[in-house]
Amino acid sequence: MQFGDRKRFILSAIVNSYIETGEPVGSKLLASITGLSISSATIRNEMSELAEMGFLGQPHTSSGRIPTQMGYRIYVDSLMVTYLLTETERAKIDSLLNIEGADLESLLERSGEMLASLTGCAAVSAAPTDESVRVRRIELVITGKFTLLLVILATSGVIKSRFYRAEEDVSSDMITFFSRLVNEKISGKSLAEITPVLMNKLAEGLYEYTLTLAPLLDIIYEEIKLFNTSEVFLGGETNLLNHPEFDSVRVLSMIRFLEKREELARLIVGVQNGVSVRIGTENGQALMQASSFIVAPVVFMGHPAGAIGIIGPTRMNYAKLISHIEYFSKVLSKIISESFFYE
Amino acid sequence: MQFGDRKRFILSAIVNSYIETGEPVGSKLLASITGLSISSATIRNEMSELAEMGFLGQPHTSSGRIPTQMGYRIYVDSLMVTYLLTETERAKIDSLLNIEGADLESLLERSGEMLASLTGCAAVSAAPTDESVRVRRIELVITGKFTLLLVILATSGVIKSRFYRAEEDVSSDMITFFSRLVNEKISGKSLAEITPVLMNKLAEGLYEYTLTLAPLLDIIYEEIKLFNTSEVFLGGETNLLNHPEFDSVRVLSMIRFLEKREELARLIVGVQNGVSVRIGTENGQALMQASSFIVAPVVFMGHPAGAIGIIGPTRMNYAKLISHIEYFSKVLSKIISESFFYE
DNA sequence: GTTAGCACTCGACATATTAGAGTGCTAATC
DNA sequence: GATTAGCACTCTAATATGTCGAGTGCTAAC
Repeated sequence: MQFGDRKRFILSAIVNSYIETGEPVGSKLLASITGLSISSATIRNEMSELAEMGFLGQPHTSSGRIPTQMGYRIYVDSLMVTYLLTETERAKIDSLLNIEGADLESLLERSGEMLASLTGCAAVSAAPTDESVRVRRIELVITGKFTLLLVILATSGVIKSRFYRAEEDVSSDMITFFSRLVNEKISGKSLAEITPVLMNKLAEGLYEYTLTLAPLLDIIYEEIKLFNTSEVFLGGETNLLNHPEFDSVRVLSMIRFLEKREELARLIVGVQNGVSVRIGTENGQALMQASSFIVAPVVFMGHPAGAIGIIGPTRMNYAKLISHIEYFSKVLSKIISESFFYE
Repeated sequence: MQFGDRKRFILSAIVNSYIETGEPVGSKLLASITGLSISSATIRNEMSELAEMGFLGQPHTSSGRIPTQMGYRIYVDSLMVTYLLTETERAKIDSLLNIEGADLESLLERSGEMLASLTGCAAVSAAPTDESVRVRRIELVITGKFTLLLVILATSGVIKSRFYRAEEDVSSDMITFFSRLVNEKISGKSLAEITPVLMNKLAEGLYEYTLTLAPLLDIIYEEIKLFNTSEVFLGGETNLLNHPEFDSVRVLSMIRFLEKREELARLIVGVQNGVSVRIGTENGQALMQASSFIVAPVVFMGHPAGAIGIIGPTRMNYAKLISHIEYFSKVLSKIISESFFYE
């Protein structure tokens, strides 16, 4: 049995029709909508062969055909025609992403929300867990007699802030001294270089002020370690309720699954260049069986700066969504490169 | 027709049973579960009177009774017995709220999430929109040759941060000068006092550095104005899917409604001392007809510091949830008072 | 290789049928 | 006068039965 042009055409037409209507596609319907002048009987024969080859399935014996996971796979890989964004669509994305003054994580989080509302799917976004991330700078801001605001900036554009409450009142001299010391030893260092040993050495350098500010060192260490645990954001989960193939029980269990950050992170991990599409069980998750996942990396001057993607039903408009996400990630990469270019 | 003790007892028993099982309550069942030795016929008579008085309704002619909105109201106001939290429950809340180093808004947001997971309802929380809020301090942190991080602290504990990218490189002298000037004129001022006129005066004082840093004044002004628009957080919306009385269409439309921040803010507005309960249409929203809303204020040294509450089906365990929220808000108020006590 | 024709399958939908829970009313009882 | 037993009545939920139509698979003819 060979996979000739006609089979490709028919399979492609079936997937297109099913994506559009959600109804299983029958041979008669197909004969009428395709330009091909072949009878429904011939199409039936072809369909039955496509089914045998594993590209089509049937919800029940006497219903039309729907694509299997394999069917979608071959469709995405070699059958569908690339969708070109219209000028309006590009403009829409440009305007959605017009977010100023945010740090990397907020930017990714809000982009995720935008992407979700744009696509009607759930969206995920993640900040990078990159070994090459370094601490850019540590700042301390006096906010009260006893309270400080600690701000740690990473070269990736991620920024962490935390309040700290000291036991005694803190003077600006103390802060200047502490700040200089800490930045001398830590700024520019990669996460791997910032070890407990280093922090201990720092503590020794504190002699005079040790009592009051020493706990800050622990907090700084903790926060820096957090740069390494990738932040993953989930947004627009409830959009999934709009897709008829997901009932509320299924949506709820999917959401509960996706809310586990580690699971979500595992999904995103290993995203390579360009847009990647994972269909159904390709995600390695029984729960995601009826869902597909489209992700694209966000790059920042050649380095990965995160990823952004969507989760929707396997019956999604792949061509359109892939183009959207591709452009989305491109714009986002550009914005990040412009905003977080420091030197 | 009078509202004697027996009627009160029966109504209360019906509400309790319905809250527990979700099934309409019939006279026989009621006769068997209440300790009262009265027959189902008597109960039927009482129920029919309670129905006439507007406290009970029937899904259909020959089914058991369920409480009406009025029924719930009187139950909450005078029938139910106050629930006392167990030691374990208190400890659970204490540990959930053990969040350190967060600013007020993050704290409220995360508390909302905790409350949602604790109660299985959707949770809302809001930072205060209080006319008495003042700007505590404005800090500028150099994060790169061209980039600054702007941090504005309010007396309420709210903190806003934003990146700023200058046209030319910024020196630390410039920042010191700018920072001193801005803080001299703005710190300690209330939002009402920070007018465009004031900002213009500030801009004049900038003479030397105007070109590079002038746009920052606009940004500062914008951000300060944001202190006045109350931030409202919504969390655990998807918990609503777990309640059988909400189908996914209804949940979706409720979520869409709640996602409109203004609508959500309107719900919370006017929360007074103590826990308040709004049942069904008391919320003034047709969409919330089948939902109840329990809110409690969060106070910070006598001033309102926000509010926190839940949204769930009208058929909720009022006694238990009210106690939980009451304690939750108490603990939260304490934490906030401790963390944001400055002077 | 393609096509018309036809029997067959199966879900979707509509229409009975039944069982059971619960009410409302009446008349007897305390 | 309040309470109760008894009973006819109502309505839902569950189950069974019937019908329609879309779609298939197969065969025989082109």
